[in-house]
Amino acid sequence: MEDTLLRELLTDSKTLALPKNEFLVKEGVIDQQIYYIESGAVRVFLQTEFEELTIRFGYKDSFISSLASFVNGTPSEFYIQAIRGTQLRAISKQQFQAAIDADIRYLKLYNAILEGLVIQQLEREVDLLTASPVERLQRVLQRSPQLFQEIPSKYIASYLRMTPETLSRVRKISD
Amino acid sequence: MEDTLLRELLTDSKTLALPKNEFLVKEGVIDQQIYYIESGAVRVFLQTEFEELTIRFGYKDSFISSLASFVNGTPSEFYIQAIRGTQLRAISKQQFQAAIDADIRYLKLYNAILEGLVIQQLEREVDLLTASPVERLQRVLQRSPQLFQEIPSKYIASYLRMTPETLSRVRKISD
DNA sequence: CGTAATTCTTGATTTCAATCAATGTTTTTG
DNA sequence: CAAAAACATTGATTGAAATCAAGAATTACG
Repeated sequence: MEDTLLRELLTDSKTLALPKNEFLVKEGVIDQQIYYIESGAVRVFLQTEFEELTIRFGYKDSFISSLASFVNGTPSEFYIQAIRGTQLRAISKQQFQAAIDADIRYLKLYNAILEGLVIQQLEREVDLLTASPVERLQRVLQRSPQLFQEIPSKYIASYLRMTPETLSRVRKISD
Repeated sequence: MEDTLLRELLTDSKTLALPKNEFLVKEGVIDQQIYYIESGAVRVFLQTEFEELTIRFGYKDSFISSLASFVNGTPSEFYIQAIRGTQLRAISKQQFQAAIDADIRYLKLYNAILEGLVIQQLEREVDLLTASPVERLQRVLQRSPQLFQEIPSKYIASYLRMTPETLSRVRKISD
């Protein structure tokens, strides 16, 4: 049900090709679009004075967006960058809003997506609170066993708030 | 607009009084209610083998819930405990669902609440990724300056993934 | 392809927060 | 209100992950 509804929206959306390392969204830009990843992978990160904080990865067949910018129309805090060559489809907020206004099922779908997101983020929160690097890795791998097939270690390390060196050492402990 | 709509739901909800340290929700229990805090404060935490992880605080005039349990009807991973004597109002999922079915404005309200939650959690995620304890504290204080008036330090420390000793030391650095 | 660049691993050292410990302070409750 | 309990602070020490550094492996690309 969710699927067909979404596919309808996607039919008339335009495609986008991002070469590796290109930015889909940059800090400071207002971007009111949601992207569906047809192939490739992206990362969402924040640039602080001292470090890059990796917030999320976007995989094939999933949606990604600079959410606060999408929802509130505020400038994005985040960068979204292609980890490798990536094909995307963009749905604009206007499109989305029109669909929601026209058909209550879209509103309910959006609801379900938001619920799922909140619960995902709760999992992520527990991960990040976990003191031991070994356990942080194990928890994430349990939910995303294919992580290392999709994403270079250095980004995973940042996602798990540890250095690449620590991640490298921790991987052999928990194997 | 949000307010009046919510208040309608709250009128026929039953009140609950929790003495200090009592549990509103315990791990393993299915709890499909959302609570509005009329007075007092609560904390949401997870008990792991080694540590308590503090997920969230609930203050006066805000809503709290074991959200995954509410949404999915799964057993709660979390405890919700009164930090001091607390007065609550409970809204059941059935009530909420009925309101949503009866009036689309409730659906939109639920949407707005979920959007807000997701964005809050993104902020929280950045906090938790921040390496320096000093900065973690500063970031949280910027958003919740009244934190130490409401919540005992030991819970704040756990919320910020540091020990009470570290929090105590860090507070005098950043003043 | 082969060379350069990037990323990953491994080891040595340092650093910063955790732990341990003792004392002071606030809160609870009989 | 007094005693006990819980909590917060402060100092000394330890320990685990960060940093620094070098080499190995993988990937990019001319």
